[in-house]
Amino acid sequence: MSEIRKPFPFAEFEPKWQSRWDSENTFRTPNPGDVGFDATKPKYYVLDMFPYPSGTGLHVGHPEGYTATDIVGRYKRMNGFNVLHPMGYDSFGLPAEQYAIKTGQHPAITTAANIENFRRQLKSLGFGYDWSREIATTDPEYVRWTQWIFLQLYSSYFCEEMNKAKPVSELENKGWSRDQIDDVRLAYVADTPVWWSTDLGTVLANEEVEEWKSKGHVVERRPLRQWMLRITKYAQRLMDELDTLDWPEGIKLLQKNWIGRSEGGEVVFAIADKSITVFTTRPDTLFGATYMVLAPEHPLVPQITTDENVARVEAYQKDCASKSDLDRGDLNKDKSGVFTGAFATNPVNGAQIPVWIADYVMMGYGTGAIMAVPAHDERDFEFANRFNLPILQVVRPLDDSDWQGYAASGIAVNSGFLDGLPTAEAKAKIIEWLVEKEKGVRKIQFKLRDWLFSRQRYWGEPFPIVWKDGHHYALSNVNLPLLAPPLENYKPSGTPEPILSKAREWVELPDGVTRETNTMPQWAGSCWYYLRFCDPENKERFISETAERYWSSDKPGMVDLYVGGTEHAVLHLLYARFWHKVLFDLGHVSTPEPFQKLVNQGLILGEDGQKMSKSCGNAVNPDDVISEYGADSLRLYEMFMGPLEQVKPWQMKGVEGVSRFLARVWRLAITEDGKLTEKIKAADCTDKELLRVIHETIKKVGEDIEKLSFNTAISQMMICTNALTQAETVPLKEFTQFLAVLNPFAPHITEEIHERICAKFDRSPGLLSEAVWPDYDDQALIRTECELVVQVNGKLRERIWISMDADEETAKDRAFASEKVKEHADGKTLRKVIYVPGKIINLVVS
RNA sequence: GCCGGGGUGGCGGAAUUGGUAGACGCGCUUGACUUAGGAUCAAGUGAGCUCGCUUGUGCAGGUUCGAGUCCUGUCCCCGGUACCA
Repeated sequence: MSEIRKPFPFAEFEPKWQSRWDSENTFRTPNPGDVGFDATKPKYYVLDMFPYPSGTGLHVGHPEGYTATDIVGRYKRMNGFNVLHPMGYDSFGLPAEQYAIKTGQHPAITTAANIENFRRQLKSLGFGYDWSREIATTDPEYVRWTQWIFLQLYSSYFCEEMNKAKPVSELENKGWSRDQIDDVRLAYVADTPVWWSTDLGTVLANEEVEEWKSKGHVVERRPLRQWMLRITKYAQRLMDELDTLDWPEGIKLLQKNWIGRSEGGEVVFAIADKSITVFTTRPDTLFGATYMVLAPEHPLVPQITTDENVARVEAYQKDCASKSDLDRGDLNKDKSGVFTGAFATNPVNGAQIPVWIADYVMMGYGTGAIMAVPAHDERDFEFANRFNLPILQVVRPLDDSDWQGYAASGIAVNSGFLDGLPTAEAKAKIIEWLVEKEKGVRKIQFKLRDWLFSRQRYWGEPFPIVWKDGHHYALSNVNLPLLAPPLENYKPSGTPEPILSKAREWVELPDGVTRETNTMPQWAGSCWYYLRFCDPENKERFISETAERYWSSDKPGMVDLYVGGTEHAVLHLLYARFWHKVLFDLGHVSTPEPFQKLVNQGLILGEDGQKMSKSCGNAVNPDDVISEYGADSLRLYEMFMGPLEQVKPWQMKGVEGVSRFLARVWRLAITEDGKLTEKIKAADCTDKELLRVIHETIKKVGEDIEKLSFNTAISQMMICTNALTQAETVPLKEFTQFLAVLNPFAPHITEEIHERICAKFDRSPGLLSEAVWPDYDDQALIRTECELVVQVNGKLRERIWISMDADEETAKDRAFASEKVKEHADGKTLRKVIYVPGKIINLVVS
């Protein structure tokens, strides 16, 4: 391969600066009590979503967010902040284990190798991380505290009165029994229908199901005994406290929808000697309930089904179970169902209404049963029409809409004592009535389910739990971390029996005590890593109180800026908030939220506008870009592509563009044979226009970084470079300021030029990365003259140079002096003059 | 269907208390330097034509001296989500 001449020798100086930052600990961040800690500095915590160290290494999406936070971190440092900007690895989890199975190597080995590769790649990008804080979720010392936090959940319950978690020891003191306490722990064991995947060999959380299905794995419903986390107790707080966060509205909404709060009521219907409760958001339509539907798997179904209907009901149930989620595709929306033969009594009017089962009612939501009001619910309406069930109007629309299937608010009709009431009032009144008659209650229903927390896999944190005589017990802290035993074969066995159960010696302890063999999901580690970064070496606590307080905000969220992809909207970001709130309730952290400001970087597409993937052949490897154009070019390009949050396609030509820009900056200072150009002069700058551009650049770049508007900041620096290129001389002082402004974006080249300049001009060669962000001079920004646009009747006719402080009269006279203006205005009457000094004068004539 | 985001040159994108549309970069054109140019420097580059004007920010209206920006209606694209009672 022929040697390509590089426009500037990045291959030489980039590694040089990287190792210098390393050896000098340039980006080490002191904690309170550390050498070099300065209590007068404000803190700033800027965090990336740490990567899962895959076998394929970084893709270009990683450097996008990482460069953005690096720029902000470096900028804040230069502005006098004590910046915490750490990096680590989310190294447990199913993909790591699958990769290990594929390569035939133990996941510990592949994970270590992958981490090493990620670290090399991250360092080659010149990120200013405090590498002394690097953590991996698989580190035994990290596992210790992940397990410790789990035990915090295990030994807590949710106190409804105080709306917060409290230690279960309080209940013990009150004399609660062992079983009673086990029923309220935030971490508990339950038999529930769960999502099980045979080929993955584990169960999955609701939130994860779609992702794995889309990768082609088969996931099915199955009742299993599992560890759950009682996140539902936090539903309301998780919802309400979103409002205190500076997050994209879209993400907040996604979480709100996932939590899915519905206000309504529960109504009890009698069926013969049994009763069944339904949840409804429209208790005001109770008079219109003409039938009832149970989920096919509802436990009451066998008890109420009449003999002559048993065969059909059972057939339907079977049908539903078999097609439960494979065939129940998106298109299959046709209503189906069968009559059970049973009748329920409508508590409000005693009406006998038929009880059906149908798969449009889900066992997993509400009570698994509904009262059907076909007149005012689209689904019930469709079902009633399909099976010729009565449709009774009980709401009069406010407009002239058809009442049939009208689901919005209106006025109650055909509803006895509710008649004439608007929906809101009718709801309140009927609930009052139901409560009085003990036939129902007001109820707030959430869509959010408790978090299925156990996995049957090998590559995860074991539960710090042992069993004896059917009871679970927490390991004491001295026994942490509890690490998984070495296993020869950790391939999925096809049964829900956890892999760890194969390690008999590890599982079976003396006196009939056995270990819990489930492991935690990958989310466990990522739920609290931002806390560990604050105090990663601590042996005594998961984070010291001093460090925790120091790195917390006076705002609700601890981390000042959190940047990452949108794919974690309802997974990691919800789970981490939940754990944080538990730790907050228990007094372990001092803020109610983990992440104050959240920004989602947009996906980078391939050059063809498609999602990057190996199979499409449109993937870009950062290593290749770095070896061809250098890390600074890659960083700069990713920031120049467009707004951080936007989806945008990769263009190799664009990398060349920013590389050319950096080459221009290089040539301002360095000649072809590596010497300093003669153009740089130490004398004061006399070129006012050049000064103005430079100070405008200092101002705009600073403002743009604060706004995370990196593309426009780079654009301004390009303008500045063009001005410097065209200038007679390059003023040393201002050029150094310019290098400081460019430094957070392109740290290597700016350090290199800076060092060479310092050598030539006998200046102290401190690191540019440790420079102070330059101040701009307001005076230098002032323009005395400007170009004024002259419009006649709103159309641009002329531009004139005029003093900034010219008054309207002067501007008007100057405008009318123009031939072009005369041409359009002569012979007409001037009706109005609109003058915006410095911008525009519009002459309205007719 | 619902929710969210977005439609601006050949391309990525600038510009919103309403005030020069297309900054900056890519690509393209021309010129200079050169043995050479996939380097560099300089100039140009929305479209149309009668070369000074007309037109131009998805589409159709409206408000205004003036609209990419505000209002009404409408179409399209992307992302999320889907029988949640």
